[in-house]
Amino acid sequence: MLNELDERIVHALAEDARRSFADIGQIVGLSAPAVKRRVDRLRATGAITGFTVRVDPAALGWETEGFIEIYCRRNTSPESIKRGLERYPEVASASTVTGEADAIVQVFASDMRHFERVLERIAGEHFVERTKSVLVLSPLMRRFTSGAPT
Amino acid sequence: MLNELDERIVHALAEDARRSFADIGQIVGLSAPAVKRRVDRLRATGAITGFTVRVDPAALGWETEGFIEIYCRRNTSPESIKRGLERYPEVASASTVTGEADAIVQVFASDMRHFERVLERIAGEHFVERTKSVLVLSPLMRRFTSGAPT
DNA sequence: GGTGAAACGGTCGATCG
DNA sequence: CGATCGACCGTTTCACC
Repeated sequence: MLNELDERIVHALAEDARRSFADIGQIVGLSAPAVKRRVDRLRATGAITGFTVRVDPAALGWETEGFIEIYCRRNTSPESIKRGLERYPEVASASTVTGEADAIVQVFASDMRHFERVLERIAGEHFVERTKSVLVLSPLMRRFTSGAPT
Repeated sequence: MLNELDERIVHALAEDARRSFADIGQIVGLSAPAVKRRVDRLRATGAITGFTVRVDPAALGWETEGFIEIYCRRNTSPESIKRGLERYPEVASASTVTGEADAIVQVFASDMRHFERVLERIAGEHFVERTKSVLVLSPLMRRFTSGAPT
């Protein structure tokens, strides 16, 4: 849990993770070393797990985005799903979920053919029974990143 | 579109956006100024849209994550969905999609009660006809962030 | 938390492969 | 294109108040 100052620091970093500590200090009203101490502490406690780049998938040639719901065979552990999906560079995020499906996977592909190929390969994984997928029409918001780099 | 060197630079930044250009150069086999020139170019062309922080929602007190599928009333534009959802700090990402639902919204809440409150408020938005939601059990992967800060 | 100083990294132009 | 060098300046980082 964080106090208000920490939240404002995280917010400043969420907007631009390469801002200098002095800049952030100006925004939140602290000196640069004070900001650094707090950021160090936030990293040590695990509230901040790292810094990453924000990319435009289209500019990178990843024009097609979609979500694939995975229905697994019995007795599939989250770890094996993770291990199975990690080999796909097209997979941006994945979570196990409640409901009918077992996992939701976010995929970026260069085009529809590429997406279809990825879908077929994932559907062919030994732990996958069937899939259901939707395509993203337009991304409306994208606020921050959570979790650890994988 | 990028060549392989650019992709490796983006990958290095995706792992740690605060790495120095010299470090990245070591990884990809270039000098620091060469890396900087390429990163500058990637930003100029819009392939890289910024840098952001990677947070642990749990450490920030956001223990409950879920996806809400939104079924809209007729004639709802993506823009009005976006405007409607922007007011929720709990919404991390949102996209319009193909399929039965009109949009998929990723939500972080402090606990189940909080999630339920957000769900009810979103379900009560004038443009929302009904919703369907799933809870995230465990996040398996989280690779990068796309799009612009909102 | 702030201050000040030293070490480090970013940035630029010039020059060469 | 990229490497390397030198120079300048901002940033990070640390010991200390």
